[in-house]
Amino acid sequence: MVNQRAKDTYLSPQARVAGEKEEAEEYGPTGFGDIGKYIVNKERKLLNADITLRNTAIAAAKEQGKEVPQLFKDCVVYVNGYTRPSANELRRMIVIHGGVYLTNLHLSGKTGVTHIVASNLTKKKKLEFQSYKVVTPDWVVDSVKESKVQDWAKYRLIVDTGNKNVLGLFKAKMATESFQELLDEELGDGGDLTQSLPTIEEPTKCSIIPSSLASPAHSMKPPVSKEPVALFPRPSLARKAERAPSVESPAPKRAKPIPSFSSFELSFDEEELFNSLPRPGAKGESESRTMGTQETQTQEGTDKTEETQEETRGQTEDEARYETVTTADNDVPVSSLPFSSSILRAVDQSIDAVKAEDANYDDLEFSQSELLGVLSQVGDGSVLEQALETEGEIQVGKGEPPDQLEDSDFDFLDHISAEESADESEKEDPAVERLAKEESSGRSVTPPIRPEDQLSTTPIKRTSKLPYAIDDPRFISHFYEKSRLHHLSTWKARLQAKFELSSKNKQVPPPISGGDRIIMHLDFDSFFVAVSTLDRPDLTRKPVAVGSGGSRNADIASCNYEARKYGVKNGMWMSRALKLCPDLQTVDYNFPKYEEVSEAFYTILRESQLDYIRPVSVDEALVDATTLIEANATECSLSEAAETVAKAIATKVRATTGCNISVGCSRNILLAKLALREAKPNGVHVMFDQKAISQLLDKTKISEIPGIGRSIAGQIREKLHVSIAGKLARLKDVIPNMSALLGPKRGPQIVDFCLGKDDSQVAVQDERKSISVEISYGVRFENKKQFDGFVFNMSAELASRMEEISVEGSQLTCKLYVRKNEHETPKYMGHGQCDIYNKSVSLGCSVSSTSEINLAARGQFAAMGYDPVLVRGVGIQITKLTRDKGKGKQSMLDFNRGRTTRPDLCAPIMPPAGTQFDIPADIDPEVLPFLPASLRKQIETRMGITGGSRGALDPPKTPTKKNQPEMGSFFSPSPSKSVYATPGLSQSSPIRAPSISPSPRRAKSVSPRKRPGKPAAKTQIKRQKTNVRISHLLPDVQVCSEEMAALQNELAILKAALGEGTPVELVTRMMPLVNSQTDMNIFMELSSSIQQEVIMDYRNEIQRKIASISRQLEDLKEKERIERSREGSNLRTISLGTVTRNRPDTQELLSRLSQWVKSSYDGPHEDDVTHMIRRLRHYRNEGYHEVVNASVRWLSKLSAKSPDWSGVVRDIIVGLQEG
DNA sequence: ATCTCTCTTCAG
DNA sequence: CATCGCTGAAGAGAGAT
Ligand SMILES: Nc1ccn([C@H]2C[C@H](O)[C@@H](COP(=O)(O)OP(=O)(O)OP(=O)(O)O)O2)c(=O)n1
Repeated sequence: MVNQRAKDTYLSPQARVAGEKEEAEEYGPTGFGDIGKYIVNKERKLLNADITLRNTAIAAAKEQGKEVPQLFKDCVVYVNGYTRPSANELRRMIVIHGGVYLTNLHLSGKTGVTHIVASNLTKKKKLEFQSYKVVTPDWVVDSVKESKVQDWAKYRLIVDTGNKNVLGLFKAKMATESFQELLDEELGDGGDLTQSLPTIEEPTKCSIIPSSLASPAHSMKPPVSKEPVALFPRPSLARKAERAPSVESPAPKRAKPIPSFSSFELSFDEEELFNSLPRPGAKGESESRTMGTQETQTQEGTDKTEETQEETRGQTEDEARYETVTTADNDVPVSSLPFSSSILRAVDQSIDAVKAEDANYDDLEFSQSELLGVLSQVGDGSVLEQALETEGEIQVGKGEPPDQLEDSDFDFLDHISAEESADESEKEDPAVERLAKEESSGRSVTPPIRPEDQLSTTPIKRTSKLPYAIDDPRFISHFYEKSRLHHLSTWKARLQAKFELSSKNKQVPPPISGGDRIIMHLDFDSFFVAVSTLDRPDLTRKPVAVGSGGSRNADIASCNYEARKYGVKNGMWMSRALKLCPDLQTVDYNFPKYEEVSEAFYTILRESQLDYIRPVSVDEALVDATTLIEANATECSLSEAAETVAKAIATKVRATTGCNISVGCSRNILLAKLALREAKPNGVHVMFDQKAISQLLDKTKISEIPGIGRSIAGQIREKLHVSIAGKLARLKDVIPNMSALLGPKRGPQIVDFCLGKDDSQVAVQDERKSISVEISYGVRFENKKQFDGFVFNMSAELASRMEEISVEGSQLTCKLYVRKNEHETPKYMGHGQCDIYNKSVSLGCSVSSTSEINLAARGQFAAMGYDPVLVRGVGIQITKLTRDKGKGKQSMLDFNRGRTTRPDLCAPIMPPAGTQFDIPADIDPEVLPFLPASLRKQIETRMGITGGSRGALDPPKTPTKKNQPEMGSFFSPSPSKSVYATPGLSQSSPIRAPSISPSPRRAKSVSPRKRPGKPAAKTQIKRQKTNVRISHLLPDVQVCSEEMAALQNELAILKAALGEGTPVELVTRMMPLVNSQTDMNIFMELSSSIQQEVIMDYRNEIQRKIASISRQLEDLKEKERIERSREGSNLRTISLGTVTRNRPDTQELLSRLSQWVKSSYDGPHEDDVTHMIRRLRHYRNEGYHEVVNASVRWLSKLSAKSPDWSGVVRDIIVGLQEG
């Protein structure tokens, strides 16, 4: 603490106000020296340019008898991130008015900086900049406008560091205690409080709450108020207990103390600060920005009534907050509230406005002509001022059409009035009706007790306006159905899984050395528009965009090239686009059709004899066409052949789909992508020539290099002062340590890219590493209950997706979008400006079920401790994935493993659908995630309670085996042969009758694919160590067929469960299928309408599963098709240059056998043995007996050394005999 | 040195 | 009516081992 104070003093502005400029110049070179002369020179040049600019401006002004006030002559300013006005505009203003503009904070050493300008900072940056004067761009703009340097404190950006959870805790108290009690407590022990901080670390604090205390008391005793309660309401006792020790030891326990704003402020703004004190003394200090806030407010001159009202509240809160800030202990500053002022509102608005206007962010070039333009304007000061004024207006959001602002404010008002008349209006809406029902006990007409309360509740949009309540499972499906980004992501993931085909990649790794491959990048021209207008010939040649209903604030997903002429871009808001192009026509999404077209596209690719295909997106693929193009180049040049091939594919796609694609072709992926840019629209661009490549790179902006977006391009411009790829490439030798500047991997990679070098391969090797769900649209919670319900539904969604691809995972990350300011975005139900928080936990074992995920997620979210009312988005991600079945596509699953790693937590903890009613939990679910080590134990304890039915499942063989007579063809030889002989005849797989379904719980989709015990007792762990699988070497279709049969079986069971019956029958039948456990006694107690709801939820869940399984089946069929074509191409590839097309290459085969044995030192995967048997049978049936014999002999020789392989050869021989 | 965790960025 | 702002990969950087 002492050190920190010392540092503050050292850094305090007064210490350096005099002559910072010199200081900066003095320190500058020292800093620059580290990174090479180039940068030093560049920096110097820029500094000189600045000085020249200033002098010119002054001279020009003088000529007209005017003067440019040197407002910033004592300022060294650094602009961070994206601002409005842009960094360049700010730079001009600062420089012309006497300031020093720093291009690089790091290099010049932060000590030289007097001000940092930013519109928005990430949490990390906030921390980093905490002891500097961080102001909004308005500070510069207003200073210039007023011809007087404005007080920075009024423009301070960092005011609250995201203490939303504090609010949450506070509100929790509000929910359980009377205002008077609360007030007493606040005022009563305020004096005990010592210095504290606004928060960043607050979230974790919640985790130290003893779980017994943390357990939400209100779940039993509903809050008296219907006002939102915290995720983790904290009984006052707990807080008092925690606070007590701090009376003794006031020192913060934080490892790294951070200066509070208040102390910082006191050191240089005392006067102003004290002027604004509502009352003297340690507790009464109000922050000076309150004043500034009001000034700004007046300046804005908008929305007087509402904002003033809110402002008043804000002031009160600031006051309250200040109390705790100056005098707080290290406990949560209870009365802290998020900063509320029109400054922040303005920033918020301006950022939304920027987003609306600036969906695409072109490089901000430091253009000489622009500079000159301004210079000439500066001559006439008024021109400059006018310009600035306009900018200023845009900043506070007036640049937007007035109706937008009105709209958002109207919503705000609407909320208030709706609140009053809530009762009758809610009745009309079924969703609300249900809500009302749920909450009837916990709700009273209690109005907000204290103004603060209103603040956080103000702009809640009532969920009644959406078709489904937030905690209704249909909310999620409805959203995903309409979300383009969800569709894009899902399509991509599916395509990648389909083409992942690790078998092929490992079999024939493409030559890595670049230069000898030929890569094509194919992409539909404005895909969504093209497809959506297929049946709209009237729209050809007109500017068209696809967006949701053409609504004002809808995103444009795609616009055609006609529209792009007007500057319309993908991702832009409709309103902005319409301003640019009033004639813009809008069409709706047509997701099914996109899928269709995409399928046709990929079918063509698959039939095109390409070496590798990497799906980039639904409408975009990278292909390695080396073989094909080389084969076509016998009578022409390679590039002519490439063009022919590309055009052939393009023509075929056009003929099949009616849509245009463009193709870029070059020697690596990067260049193919760049060529594609050249090719668009509707063209082919082949680029083999080195000269052409260099030329292209010399005109390619760095921000156009794939993987380099706004941020990194900005860093490069800031640090290296280049924005052209070719130029950066030439800096390679001048600046040796790109790694230090741009990151250990990025640095070299960017340089390579700028040189046109790229060694990456087209083939997709990696299995996915994570799976997640996330929604940040329409997310509004009124209380914790809704939040929990939503989290449960999200968990279910995630579990279902995991099930679909058969993965489990052992790490879980929760993500929250938390509203930043009180201003809501004009985008309907949008999340607006948010802070994003992640928290992850290692679970200690793999999980995949809804209940497991929900349990862990709830724990994490609880630990994050935010007020549900402020939450604008929720995400759950699972990482550290393990494949459920062997290596992803194998059907094999050790039965035991299924039980030990996936204890089915079951539902007693959970309400069936998370919404209707609470079944009392018998353990505190929040405790578990904090105790990963004991997780399993707890779970097993629980299993004891519910384990009756489970016990029956334990014997791995009898019940399951009966149901899966075909499983384990390795052991029962007959069926496999036929399947192999007619691979992929999915219809031939028998559909088993649902009547012989195994025990209900096992009817979960994963289970039927599990296989009963096996003779060789390989443990699951051991098997995982077997890192090279023969399936990678020898593709097989058999497994898919088994899987398919299992899926079809399951489908039948699910469909059967949907039949008619009494409620009790229905629930009994469906319950096990939806992985839920409702106590039938409880169920029968429920009113029939609630019973119906439960049944509805179950039905929905089952329908969802049916859909999911149907899709899996489709995928499997598809995958089989691909596998088969691959198999064919493998044979062809292998035999190339060796023997004949059909005859296996013995040498090759034997070497693979060696590889197999060597890599699987602890024994083969039994699937692989099966594959091998099938393969050898195949060879034998084809008449290549000697190959078979050689293989078996070779194998037996190889396996002689390895005990784990001892039985394998015998098994193979037996298998061969049986076949 | 290497791993883990969190945060950030990018793409379509 | 608004509107449907997802998702997975990769990297940086800090801290633990
Ligand atoms: N911000 C974005 C970007 C893209 N897409 C969707 C719509 C696009 O049609 C599709 C493909 O994106 P592309 O980047 O390939 O852009 P287009 O296909 O629209 O145009 P083009 O490829 O011709 O540049 O993805 C989207 O919904 N939102």
